[in-house]
Amino acid sequence: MNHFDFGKELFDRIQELAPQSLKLRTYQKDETIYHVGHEPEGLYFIKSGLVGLVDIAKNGDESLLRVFGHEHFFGHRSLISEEPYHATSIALKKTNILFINKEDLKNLCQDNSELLLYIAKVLAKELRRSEIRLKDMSSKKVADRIIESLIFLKTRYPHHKWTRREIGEFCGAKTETVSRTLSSLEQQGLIKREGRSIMIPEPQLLLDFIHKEEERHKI
Amino acid sequence: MNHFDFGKELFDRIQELAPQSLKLRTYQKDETIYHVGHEPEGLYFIKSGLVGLVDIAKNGDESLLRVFGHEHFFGHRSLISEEPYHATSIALKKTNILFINKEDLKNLCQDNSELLLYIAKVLAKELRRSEIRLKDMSSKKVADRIIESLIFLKTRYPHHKWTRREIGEFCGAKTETVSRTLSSLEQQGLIKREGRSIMIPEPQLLLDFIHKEEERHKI
DNA sequence: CGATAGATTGAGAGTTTTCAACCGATGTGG
DNA sequence: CCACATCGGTTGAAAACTCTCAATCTATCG
Repeated sequence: MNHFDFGKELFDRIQELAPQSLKLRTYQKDETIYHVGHEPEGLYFIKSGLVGLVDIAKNGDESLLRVFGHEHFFGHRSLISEEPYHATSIALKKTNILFINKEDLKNLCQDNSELLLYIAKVLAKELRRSEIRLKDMSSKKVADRIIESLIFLKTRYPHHKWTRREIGEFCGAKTETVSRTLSSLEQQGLIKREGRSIMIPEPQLLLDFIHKEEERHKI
Repeated sequence: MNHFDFGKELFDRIQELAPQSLKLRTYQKDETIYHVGHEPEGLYFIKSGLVGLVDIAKNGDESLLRVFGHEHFFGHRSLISEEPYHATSIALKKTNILFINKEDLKNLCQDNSELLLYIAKVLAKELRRSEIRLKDMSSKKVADRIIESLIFLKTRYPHHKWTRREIGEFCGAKTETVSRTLSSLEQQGLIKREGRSIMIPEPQLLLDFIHKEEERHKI
């Protein structure tokens, strides 16, 4: 939570080196940017908006694997590993994107080794986050996962109105479970709900609450 | 599952470029190689043996996040992201390792850009795998996760005698649940147990079984 | 051969989901 | 601007799943 996974520096540099290779694209809410299984074509940088990396399981359950916001880039994982996309990216709201072609990026990287290092760093941080979530899936109860996701999503992307569904897809919980948890948190005065939106008056209180929970569950 | 995440090519190259920077180390079974929270000191390459990347949750639950076998390297994630280790690496059996110092590796990478690309590729593949497991944690029932882990671990590391505990820690299940699932699979003739070791006579049958399960659970 | 760690099994408890019904906010077309 | 359709949210009760706890068993090793 300490620092956001960046992106700006990478695209500032690309802007500097090869501005002509950047193409502007606009996506509407719920529009698919790329599809699971397809071959990667390039790298995407978010000028404005919000993008979710989602995967739909065979049973129909959706998972929100990663979220990319203002000045983040995405599409890099499949590009580097030279595999088809393992998930689908969808605009969570109207989103403006700068796109750079795979070949153009490759050429740039060959002459500017700091670009690849930059991308590798982001990958490494994403792997860390993913594995921590993996651990949390087996060691934490839903309520705690929901609280942590809430804090994470609201802190990183405060301008998005996160739905119960999205929160659930992010932490492996059903919409109803998220709803119940939020009700309980409001009763305890830890959050405020106004219409559909959620406010966290004192994030530290919520974090303390999780830690108390963890004590309680410890052997 | 198609191809193993490599490592050999990277260390062959390092061997070629700077053999004097490689140090041989030996770890006994259950010995800690590096500790969560510590600063990374270098990169590890497995000459022989098996290493698990594990994290212990506050409630005491252990997770087996990744497994590294013959000719794999590890310790790269924290090295690239320049963060403290997010988990602990432990020898799952007696293991011989080639170690290269952080600074030596950095110098090599600066002059040989293919090394970093190689590491980045592995990171990208590991992220893919981690996110697929993340999705499976919310969409699949334990039994299916256990079967998939069994196939994965036995296919990649056939020479290790995987315990119920290790399988459980890999897929988020309790030892007893793994045991029950294995009993049921044996009754159905899908696996063979001999003493503590598990054999999969016909892996395809097991995979088909999962897919049938998934059909059954579909909406 | 005894000690110990790992494995198995059953019964009961706890957690989360499922299903169903209902509520409330938001936005659109008449 | 209202009526209404729609989407998201809430709540309860029951079902399903997985874990916990406890007892027992059995490989394996010194």
